[in-house]
Amino acid sequence: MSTAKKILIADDEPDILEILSFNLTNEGYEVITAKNGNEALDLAKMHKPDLIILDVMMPGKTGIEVCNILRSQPAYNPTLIIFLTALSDESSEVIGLETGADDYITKPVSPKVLTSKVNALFRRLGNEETSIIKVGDFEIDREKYLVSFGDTEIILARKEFELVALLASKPGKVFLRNEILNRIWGTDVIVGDRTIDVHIRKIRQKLGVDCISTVKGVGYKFEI
Amino acid sequence: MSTAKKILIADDEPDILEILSFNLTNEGYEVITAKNGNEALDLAKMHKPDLIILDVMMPGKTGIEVCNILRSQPAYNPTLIIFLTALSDESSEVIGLETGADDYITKPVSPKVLTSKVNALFRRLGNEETSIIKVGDFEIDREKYLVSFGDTEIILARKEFELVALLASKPGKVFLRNEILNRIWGTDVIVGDRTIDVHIRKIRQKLGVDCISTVKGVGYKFEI
DNA sequence: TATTGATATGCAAATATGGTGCAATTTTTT
DNA sequence: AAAAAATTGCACCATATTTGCATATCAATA
Repeated sequence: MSTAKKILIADDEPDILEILSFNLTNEGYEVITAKNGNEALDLAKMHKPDLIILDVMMPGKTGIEVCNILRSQPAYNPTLIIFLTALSDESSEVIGLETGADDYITKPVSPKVLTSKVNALFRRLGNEETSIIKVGDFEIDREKYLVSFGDTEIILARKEFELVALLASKPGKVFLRNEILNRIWGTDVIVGDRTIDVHIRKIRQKLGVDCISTVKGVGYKFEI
Repeated sequence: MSTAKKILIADDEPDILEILSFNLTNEGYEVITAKNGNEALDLAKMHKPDLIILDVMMPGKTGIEVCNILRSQPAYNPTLIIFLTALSDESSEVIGLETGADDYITKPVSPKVLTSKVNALFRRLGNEETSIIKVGDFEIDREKYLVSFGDTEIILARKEFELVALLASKPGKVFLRNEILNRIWGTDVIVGDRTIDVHIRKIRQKLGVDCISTVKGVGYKFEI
């Protein structure tokens, strides 16, 4: 194994922090804890954790706010985020599209569910690090910056490639325009609303096959 | 469906064993019973159950001891553990969770609580369905922005989708018109009162099946 | 049964949204 | 430095979505 994965946990209840921390440490992870949203942001910046577990309800900044801030900085693009949510919120928007989180866990937290989800996420990440995404006849190689469809290789510009790679990383998932902007352009750069469309158009042209579908009023998704 | 989940129950009171066993078998689980801690350990070794329900107070080895023993063996890492405890005492709960149990149930056992906790644990352990709402034959996938009924996929516009997702998030619950307005349109946008009706109509048209019922003078609810 | 308040429906208008071609700008390559 | 490629922006268009309105229907109740 390489060096242990770092996990940052943010929750205002010390008990929760302790239990989660205990269990994850036991699993061999390196755990850092934060008592509120702002502290979480600071510690994230300092430690660059691989995974951040955010309580949704926290004084100061909520987990959702923290997530939005992080997700708007491309530096945290590879960082995994899990929400901790009270059972009563389970059906709420938290789980919906807006978040950009990778998973959520409902309180009260079961150690088994926790570790299994954490492990599963890292497992998935591990697969991604092989850097080749395969969807149907498509093959997207992140390292070589190469997209191929069947035998033919397709040459994409950088932004185009990143866009395809993002969409294809979760085939079927709808990526909100906002999410796309944040994750590819970041918040410091301001680009017009049409920019995404134009890139999408170029990609569609180059790929030839229609595999990116528009969900009007929502975003785009990659599917075959 | 895949093969039924195996559940091992350990309790020294035959009545409890029978009640739990009856209810869980009814739910479609395969149930094994043990009369004490040592027997539980043996049977666990033999059957490799997916979930073990342990009474805390047992002659010989207590549930906590059994849990500790199991948790110290990596082979039982993926096994879920639930405690049965007579005391609704805080400290024992904490002990339970820190021991590595995934939930606890207080006696006297309500079959409903039991089955719902068991189901919830198995459900939450699965990773795929985090954002999928299932009601009868309906499946609503927030992430993929997709509603399907049986095999047929139904394409909904944004507001339509959000409306269905909201209603279906708590089947049977009546959502007040006000509540719907707030949660889907927000408080800043003002739309006429008929707007909701019209959307509901569209949804009914598209879904084909009548699963949204009107509660006159109150609101709407989703049910099958 | 008539009344009334509330919801459904068909039609149409208003609006938002994404696609498209073209051009300007920036970045990279030669 | 020049050329090429990539990125971004703009204006216009087509269309899907959302909303409103007038009228029909319905359910409850007096």
